[in-house]
Amino acid sequence: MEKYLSQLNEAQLAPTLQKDGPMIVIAGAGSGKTRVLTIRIAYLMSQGVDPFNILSLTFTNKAAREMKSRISEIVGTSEAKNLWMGTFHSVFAKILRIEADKLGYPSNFTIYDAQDSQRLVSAIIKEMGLDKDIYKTKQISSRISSYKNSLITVKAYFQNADLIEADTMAKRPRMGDIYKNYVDRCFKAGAMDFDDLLLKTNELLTRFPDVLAKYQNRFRYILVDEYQDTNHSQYLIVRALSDRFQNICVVGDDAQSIYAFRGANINNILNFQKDYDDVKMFRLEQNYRSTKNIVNAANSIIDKNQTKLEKVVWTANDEGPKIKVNRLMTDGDEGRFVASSIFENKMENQLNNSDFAILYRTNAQSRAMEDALRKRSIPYRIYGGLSFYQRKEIKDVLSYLRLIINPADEEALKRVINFPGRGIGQTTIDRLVVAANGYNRSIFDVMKHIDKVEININSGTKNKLKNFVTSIESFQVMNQTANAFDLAEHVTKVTGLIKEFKNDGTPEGIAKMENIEELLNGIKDFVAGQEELADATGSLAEFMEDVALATDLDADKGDADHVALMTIHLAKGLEFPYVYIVGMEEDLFPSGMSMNTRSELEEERRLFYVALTRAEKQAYLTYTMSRYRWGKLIDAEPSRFIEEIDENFLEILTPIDDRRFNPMLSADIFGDVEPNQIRFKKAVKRKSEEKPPKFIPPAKLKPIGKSTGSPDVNLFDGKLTVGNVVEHMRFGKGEVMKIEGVGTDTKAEINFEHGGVKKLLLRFAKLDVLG
DNA sequence: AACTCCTTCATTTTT
DNA sequence: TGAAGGAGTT
Repeated sequence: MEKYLSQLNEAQLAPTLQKDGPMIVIAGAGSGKTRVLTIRIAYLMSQGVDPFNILSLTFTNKAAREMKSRISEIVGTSEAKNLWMGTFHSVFAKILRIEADKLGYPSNFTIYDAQDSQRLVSAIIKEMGLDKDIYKTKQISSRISSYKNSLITVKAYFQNADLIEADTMAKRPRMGDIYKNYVDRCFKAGAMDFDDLLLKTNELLTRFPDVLAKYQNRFRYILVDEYQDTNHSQYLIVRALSDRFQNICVVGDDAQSIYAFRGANINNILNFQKDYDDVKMFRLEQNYRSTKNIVNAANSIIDKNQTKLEKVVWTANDEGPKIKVNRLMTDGDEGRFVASSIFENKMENQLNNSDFAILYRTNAQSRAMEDALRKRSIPYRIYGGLSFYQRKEIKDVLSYLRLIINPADEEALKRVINFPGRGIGQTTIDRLVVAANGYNRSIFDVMKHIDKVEININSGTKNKLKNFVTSIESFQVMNQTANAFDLAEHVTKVTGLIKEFKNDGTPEGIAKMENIEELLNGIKDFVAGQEELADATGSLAEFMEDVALATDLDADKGDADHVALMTIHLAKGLEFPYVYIVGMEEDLFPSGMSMNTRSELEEERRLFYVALTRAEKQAYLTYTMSRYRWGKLIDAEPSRFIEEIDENFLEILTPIDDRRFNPMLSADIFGDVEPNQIRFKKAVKRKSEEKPPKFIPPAKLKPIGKSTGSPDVNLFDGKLTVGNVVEHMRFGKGEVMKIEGVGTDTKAEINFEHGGVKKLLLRFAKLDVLG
């Protein structure tokens, strides 16, 4: 133990040795927080804390695995094995299986993934006969998700006049009914969605004091990593469980909170000290990862945010080269620049491909990068996108397996009842759903008793249904003795899934076959792994428990040397010697959809902070003059984030009049554009061509709200008054109702044609004043 | 029940 | 642009 403690600096040592009581560790980027967490857990154990009493919650499964294996190195595998370590979802799914009966759920409940939930929502909207253009599946589904994450149950919803009114105003008066149906259907199917895993845990801990006491007593020491990304539901669970012993240690960095868009609440970390008495606060401020230039540049960015905890991240590392900024003509040029820059760096410095990462704001940007890398024969790998488990063929196989465990699972059943085709059409399924709802039983139950049920289905089809039931039941019999692999292999053969893709013959079909084989191999590995454990048998149920929450079985399997391509969100927690942040343009980064409020913009800024702090030695920023988006070539302008970096840390690669990259090159042919004029020339930006400025004389169309020079100059100051008519790119025309605040914080309340009343920060709002 | 056309929709995403 | 899902056609 001494050996490990001596690896820590003073600031790291203090929280590591703080054994009892509530504590918060604000850990700057690259400050060694994982190391503190792991050594602290090992230290707790060395102080006599039973690993069985330690609960450690992480953001991803991968993080949990890595931490566990590091702790194993210190204290040994047999000890580390007893730690409760995992994501909120996986840990509480386990507990919910144990306590399921109290909530009326079977312990083998299915976990619906996002796709399952959305399909169910979509089916309910259809069954209720609602207009799908008003009740959009995605919106409804995310609304339900946010209710659940705020602990608004169906009952609570119907008691909340504000919510009901809000939905009614949004022309969706049936929202509550959809919510209710959705919850009922999930319950009937013995299914929980991702949000339920947290919501039901809260329900369990609130409704059953003895259960709460049991887990409070068990989890005497609780650690939460990435606390800045917890949502309200997770917050309440942590509070409840830590209430008795108050040995709660949360670790995070408010500057790296980037998941507010899906319910994470940055206030959880900002207010932690108010939640518990006598909170010890620690700060890890020394960065071991990056050069001075990168650390200081990142600091100068995050400085622009108002909402933050004070801390000063510093480093003893070398100064390092400046951050290189380059402007390119198009996204294609951007890709070529990045690819050749990687190539040159590799040659000059003898580097591996894996020393490089290309980070972008949106997945769509990967294509240009891929094309360029491929041309240069630089191996790369794209992270994110469709995960292995989300692929159609994999979900099909898993759906059969899910049905074996839980035949009530409606989404699984609907997926495979006619795949491979067995002559059961949509009409039949619709009738089954109606009957199931009528009898308040699962679809599978109805099919099982199809002869006793009143239903308009002809005898031929009834036989097909019976055959389907029989085959699932035969799998269930086999499940009592066979292990997961033998059963899964049997299922893929008997159902004809393998044959289906084999007969296909197309390259896609072959790829699907291979994926199924990969899944089967994965199951085989799982079974082999489980059989070594004393209390596990390698059964299908055990596998399915794992698989619902697994995402990265196919991650980093081949450790081949490649350049990493990913979104910035995915890059959180990773580090690379060389990092290229591409698409540094207004409307793209910061995203055009995240500029309406200060807090949205601040989240974008934190995202940029995360991106920059991934770099160890050298960071590149690139932006283009025009880029293809939604199939159209649109003008782009540099991101405000570039201007926000203290210029002392930047090296501008492209001189402003460099003709090779000059956007006005074609205009130059006419000989009437002087290069040095170009820098002042600002493209008039318009969303699309369908909306020509019909009524407005061109002279008035000067964009005046853009942060062209210093971002602190408020071009609106004093010029905009109540009663002005303005035009906004997205909201259309509007009238200024109110002006508040002064200087750079001036806000205007504007009543828009589209979108109603909005409060906009003038410093950022792109408004054209019409009169 | 399979096929094709058409509409829609495109931020970020782990669980 | 381009994928994916839905609706309509054979």
